Amino acid sequence: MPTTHHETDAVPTRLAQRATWQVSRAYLRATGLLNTGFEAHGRGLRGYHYRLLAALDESGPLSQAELGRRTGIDRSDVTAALTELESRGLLARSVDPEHKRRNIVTITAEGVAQLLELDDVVSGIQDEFLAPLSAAQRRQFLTLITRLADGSR
Amino acid sequence: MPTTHHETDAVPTRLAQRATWQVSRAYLRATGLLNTGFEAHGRGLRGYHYRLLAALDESGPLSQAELGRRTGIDRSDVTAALTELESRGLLARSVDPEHKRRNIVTITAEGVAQLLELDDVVSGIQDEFLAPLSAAQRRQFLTLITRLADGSR
DNA sequence: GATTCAATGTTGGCCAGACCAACATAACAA
DNA sequence: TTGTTATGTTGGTCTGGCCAACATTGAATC
Repeated sequence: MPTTHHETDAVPTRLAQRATWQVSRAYLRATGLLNTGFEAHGRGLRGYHYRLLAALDESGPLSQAELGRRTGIDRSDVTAALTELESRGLLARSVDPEHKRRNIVTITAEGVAQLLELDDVVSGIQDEFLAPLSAAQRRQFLTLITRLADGSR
Repeated sequence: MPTTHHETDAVPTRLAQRATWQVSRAYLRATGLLNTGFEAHGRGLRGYHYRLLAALDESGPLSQAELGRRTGIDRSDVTAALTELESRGLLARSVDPEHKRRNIVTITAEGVAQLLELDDVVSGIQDEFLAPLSAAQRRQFLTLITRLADGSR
């Protein structure tokens, strides 16, 4: 709504036709929705935290490095996000006895509960984000965008 | 022996199925390609600069505020980017005589030449980005992603 | 066994891109 | 006139991703 009326024809066609331009706008809209959603119902947690909790819930205890690999988060950012989550009691870190340089990260019951809450938020945001598309189009889109994200050639 | 499963199943399905997650990954890949492309052949210019030059070339002289609206760039960022472009002689700013608070921005011949160079770079990147898709799929994708970017409901 | 090599967690920084708040000025509306 | 809106500018903030360096540890190589 912060847009003006006859802006649609004002966007340079050179940009409007570029897939990367539209992807970046879509990304912007998606993160905007996610940010406001997390802000309203996320108790101050953000994308990073959700990803980490989801990985832990699905795969069981993992090392920090493994967590980073699975969620696409850099090791250094994993450290910071985990510290935040740990301070909230949503997960626990313990040294791997057979691998003393490694931390084993385990999600707690509170963490699971929090994750389920966030799941609802994120699901709702998917619906909002995909609202312009029909169910068939959504499936189509997910297939295409995944291939593009992978970059598999 | 560190479990040598195939790591393809390592990404949490909770994330893999979310459109916003794949959009964000695709955006990451796109900006990565754009960054390396601009770094190699962009003479230090970036996305902001390309957008502004493209808008000027297509629409003729514009005010800074109009430029911002058409390219989706905030007024303050427009100012900074224009200063950079002006210092390179790619455009000129002049005060609108009938509207002294307004600057009229005009692209120069050098600006057009530079834009054409960048056009090639950006076009090449589109091909690279869209490589995983067939021609028909690319058209399909552009339609869908544009609708999602617009958020028109 | 000793010596390289790779992996891990942590700290501290950087960057792009998008935003926002405030301000002075100018144009316009009432 | 006064009040409101638009413009350009400055100077920030925030998020997400990234990188470099370091100490430590396990593994590999000789």
